[in-house]
Amino acid sequence: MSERQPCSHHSSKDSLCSHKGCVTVVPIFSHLDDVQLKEVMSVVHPTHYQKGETIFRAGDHTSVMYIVSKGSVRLYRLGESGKEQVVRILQPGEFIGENALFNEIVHETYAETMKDTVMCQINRRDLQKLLLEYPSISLKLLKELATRVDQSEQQATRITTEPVEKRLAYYLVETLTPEDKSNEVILPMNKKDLASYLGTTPETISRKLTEFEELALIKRLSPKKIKILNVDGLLLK
Amino acid sequence: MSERQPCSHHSSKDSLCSHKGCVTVVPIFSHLDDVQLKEVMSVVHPTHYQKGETIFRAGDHTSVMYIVSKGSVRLYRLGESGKEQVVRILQPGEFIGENALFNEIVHETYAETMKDTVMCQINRRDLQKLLLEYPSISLKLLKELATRVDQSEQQATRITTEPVEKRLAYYLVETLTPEDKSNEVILPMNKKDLASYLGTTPETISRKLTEFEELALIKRLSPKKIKILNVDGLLLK
DNA sequence: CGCGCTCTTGATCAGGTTCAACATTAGTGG
DNA sequence: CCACTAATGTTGAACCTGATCAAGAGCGCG
Repeated sequence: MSERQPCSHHSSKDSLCSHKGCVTVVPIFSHLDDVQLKEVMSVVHPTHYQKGETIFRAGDHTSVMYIVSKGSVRLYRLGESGKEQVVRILQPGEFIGENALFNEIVHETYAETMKDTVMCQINRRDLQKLLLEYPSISLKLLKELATRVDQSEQQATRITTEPVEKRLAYYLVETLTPEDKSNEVILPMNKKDLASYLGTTPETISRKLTEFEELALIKRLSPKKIKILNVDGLLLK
Repeated sequence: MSERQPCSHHSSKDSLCSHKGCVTVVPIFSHLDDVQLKEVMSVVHPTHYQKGETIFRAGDHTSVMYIVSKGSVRLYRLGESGKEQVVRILQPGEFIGENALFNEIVHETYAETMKDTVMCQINRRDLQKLLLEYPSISLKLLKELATRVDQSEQQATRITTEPVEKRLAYYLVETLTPEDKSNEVILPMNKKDLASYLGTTPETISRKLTEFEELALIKRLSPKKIKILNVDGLLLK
């Protein structure tokens, strides 16, 4: 385990600023007033990580919740046979570590930064105190977890009921940012991880994308950038 | 939607009894004292369902949390192509409906009783009031949801990283009730549903079980009852 | 400019699905 | 309690999606 020291928010203007940013981007705290926010900030510790660092790994027993403030984090598991499975990619505002926090168990997942990343940490005691003091935060957390259960179950359902082609097509459409009129998808991960997330292999992803391109459904602009030419056509796949 | 009327707990000794049973079997309420329990019971409505009834279906917008008091419930989804996927089987003490409750969305899952079943219902308003009044209930709920996220992610990981044989072997071992020295597994569902849950087909399940039997790892006692002869051997599969 | 690494494409192979026939079990009414 | 029917489970054989292995192309980075 790497020894990370939280960049104290008392020592520099910069980290104080990022600290406030860290807290305010988070949906679960967004409804709090200034006084409450200040209290939250007093128990939250922002920490910098470089690209590729491991935050925690299966077997760890760290009881900390991590909230991504800046950057992105790859969350993955290892199957019993050692094969890697990407569970999801965390963007700013999302959190992890809650299971170890509420259940006093060891982690079953691995978390690793994909870029230089700032994460805010809250330890078990502090969070529990916050939750008992401000029950509305619990409601936000419940909402978030309920969503995540649903998403995870949907992902499992797709993997078992739909062929790769469809899973990929749906993924592309859902990753499309709705406000962007250019219909371009920026993949948040490389093909290897995308393949793992979708429950397939990089080779198959590549082949299916080629197929889509031949059907004029998409156009590859660069490895991570894809323009969708025909949304409806993709969804019919 | 079927019109279910809650069997009022004011009208009969029997339902009052089952009502109390309903509430007390539930882990999320188990830590409350008698006064608090009474308050919970005043907003919880036990309802009887016959075998095979649909509790809710994808598209419903009922904002109610259901807690299984007696019986069992099959929770499933339909893939985009209509194929059915069993998400899990609910036993007494477990609950569903929380996503619709916290997120004001329509259900994406189907819930259907597998036997005559009693479920307790709490509506959104009452639950939120309870959670704000007794934050400790939120912590219990969070714990439960965090566990469920983990389980669902593990299930997804297994389906993508392990072959059917292993998934089935693990399932059998994990379904084994530890206190039972006879090493007998009672399957809580039929082969079709088990196949769906494990992401495969009834035919494959059947074949693999035959294989296990030929290797003297298990013995089929009846369609739903399997004796495990060699736990370690199964886990090595 | 050259060494990684990721990505793409081709050829082969296998795990698991599908379709079909048969066996068994469970449920129902006489 | 048995007979009958429907549903569930089992087994066999053909087929197919997608994985694996291998080689080459493109790209980013020092």
